[in-house]
Amino acid sequence: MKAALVLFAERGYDGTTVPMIAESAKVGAGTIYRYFANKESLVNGLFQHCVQVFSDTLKYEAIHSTPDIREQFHYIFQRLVKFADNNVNALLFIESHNSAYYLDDRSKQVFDELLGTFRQVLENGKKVGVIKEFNTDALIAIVYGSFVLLFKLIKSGVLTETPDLLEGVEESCWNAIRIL
Amino acid sequence: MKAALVLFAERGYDGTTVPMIAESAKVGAGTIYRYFANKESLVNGLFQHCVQVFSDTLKYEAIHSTPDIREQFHYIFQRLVKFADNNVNALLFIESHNSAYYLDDRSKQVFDELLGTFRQVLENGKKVGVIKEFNTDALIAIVYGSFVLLFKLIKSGVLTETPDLLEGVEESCWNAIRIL
Amino acid sequence: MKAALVLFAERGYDGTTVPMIAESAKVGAGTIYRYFANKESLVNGLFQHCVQVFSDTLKYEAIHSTPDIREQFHYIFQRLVKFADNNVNALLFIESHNSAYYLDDRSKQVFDELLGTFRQVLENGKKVGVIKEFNTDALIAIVYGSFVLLFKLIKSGVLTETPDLLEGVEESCWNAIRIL
Amino acid sequence: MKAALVLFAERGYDGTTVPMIAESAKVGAGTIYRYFANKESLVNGLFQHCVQVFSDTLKYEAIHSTPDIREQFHYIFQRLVKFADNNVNALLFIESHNSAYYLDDRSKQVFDELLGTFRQVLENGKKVGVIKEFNTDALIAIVYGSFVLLFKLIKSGVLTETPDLLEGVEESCWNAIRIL
DNA sequence: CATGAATGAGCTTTCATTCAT
DNA sequence: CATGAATGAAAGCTCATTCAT
Repeated sequence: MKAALVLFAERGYDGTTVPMIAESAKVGAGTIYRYFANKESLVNGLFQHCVQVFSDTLKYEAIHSTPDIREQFHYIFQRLVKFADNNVNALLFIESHNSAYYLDDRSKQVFDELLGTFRQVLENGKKVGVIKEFNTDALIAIVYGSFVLLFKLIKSGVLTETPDLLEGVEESCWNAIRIL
Repeated sequence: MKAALVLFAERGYDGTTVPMIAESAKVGAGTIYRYFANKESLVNGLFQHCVQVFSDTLKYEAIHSTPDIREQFHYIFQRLVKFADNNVNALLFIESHNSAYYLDDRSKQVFDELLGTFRQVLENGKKVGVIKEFNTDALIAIVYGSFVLLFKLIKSGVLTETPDLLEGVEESCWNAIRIL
Repeated sequence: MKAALVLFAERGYDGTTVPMIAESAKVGAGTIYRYFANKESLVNGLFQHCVQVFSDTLKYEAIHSTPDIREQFHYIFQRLVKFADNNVNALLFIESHNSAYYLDDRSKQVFDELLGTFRQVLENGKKVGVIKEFNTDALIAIVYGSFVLLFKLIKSGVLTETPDLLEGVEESCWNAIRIL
Repeated sequence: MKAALVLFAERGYDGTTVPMIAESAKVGAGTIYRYFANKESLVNGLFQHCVQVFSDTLKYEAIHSTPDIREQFHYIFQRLVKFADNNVNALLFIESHNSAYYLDDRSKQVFDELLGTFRQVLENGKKVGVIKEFNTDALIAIVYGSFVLLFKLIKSGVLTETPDLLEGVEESCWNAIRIL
């Protein structure tokens, strides 16, 4: 799955062949079929796993350790960064595959749940009157879209990940969605 | 090329077959090869064309009709929206294919020039002291990342494009990059 | 037909495309189909034409102007050389295509007639007691096989055609088939 | 390779399709590509193999067991016959493909080495004063050309291979190149 | 009468998948 | 349980042939 993730993230599902994955994983091509019914099962399994890890990373109790929404946002952003740091490929794989024709219902559902988590955080912020009253999905687009492209650029070497960079982006995202 | 664009945007390069394109374009599969040496030539030609149209759309003289940077940002955002409205598929195609393994040097160069245009606008804003001093590519990530995901969600039906929505996102993006 | 001959001789029937012939002949591909029903008609027509020219070249009355069989052989060899000189490609085309799967009955018949001419000359020689009593087709293999390979080597540049060379080969061929 | 040899010998390279070879070899078409990168690799590999077998067949120590050049010629001719008997298709395949556009450098080189062996034998005969002083390649054309056409006719059924036939052709070839 | 754009059958080649080892 | 050789369906691509111009 690790090998598949890297390849899917870099070359896409259809651009990755099973023998490629096998070679990269240093197993025989047939071995893959002992764990997954077919290539589609593999992407779906992998997708669901990645989304799960993403969800788990976000579910950080400490978020609620403070009543300050800005600080909560900081915690969440920190978790996003943590996930991206440890799983850039997973992040990009999820982003580039989340509406693919080969995803099954379970994958779509799991992804929707992840979106739900995002939405919840923002809606809560709105309720408390710190985040501006605006279409939640649009707010997600702003924060998550920025975040994904940021790490795409970091991965490709255009940008270098530094505390200053991350802090700056976090501040920008916050300014984008907060009430001014 | 229109047929190829839609399919590439929706299924990716490797997920799109030449017969699919041919059928969608209502021509014989062989006909495609009278205009493109091979499938790779087709994506590259298409990519370059889309980037060109994008560049052209951005080159809007009116931008400089006002000294007000906020208003300039508005014009630019408006142009982005115009391009997205007329060419959603082109926008998403560019975003999902811009670092693909099958792009040739010309494609990469053309895309870099587009990035250059983006950078220029932001750097200018910084010079005038309205946009915050921050890594230009990071600022691009924020605005362009937001913008792309916004239209991805609009295209998928999650969001509905309305003047209010666009205005809100524009305001958010502006708040993200301006000096507060 | 000239263009087709060169290409067929050099690349074979299946290795030559109709557009290749058209380009080499500086006509449109469609034009060829105004003169030949299809590619197969073209090879067959060409083959028959070449064999005809070959036959005509051999039918040299002067052959019978002398009762001396060695001299007659000289005349025939001279005619072979004449044909090869003026139509190397035709010679090689005939040799490499004479038992091809796409030749029609007429082509086979015409080629058999050419063989008949060869046989007649040799049988006559045997009757007069100058050429050795041996399977006629074997004698043809010896003289014609030598001759064809000779010109193949000349065409490819391995050998250079000179009066001495031709005289020597003629003498050798004569020694091969005459009664010693 | 056996299946390919027969088909290439009978229909030529371009007239033979990979599925034809696969069917004849009773394997799947894809299987061929596990052993050869492509069709061109296949012809080249086959060509080199055939030439190798031919070379090996000629390298018969017994040749030097007698100082008599006529007897040596007999041995060589015998080896040619042996090769032709066991590999008619290889003989004809080599002859009809030896200057084809799809042969790579290695193939050309290997074939040149075979020619070198032929040349050596004849040059040696000249040195000893038994074979006539004449362009070596022309002598090859005579003997080898005769030989190839002989077996082409045998294969096609025009001639029947008998000891008498072979003996007669050998004698004729000898007479063609010896000093009279 | 000449043309060459268009076509689709069929070629070369790839690759997800199977299965004997 | 792991493997990778074998497979054939389907991909990318070519080219003989047609036909509107």
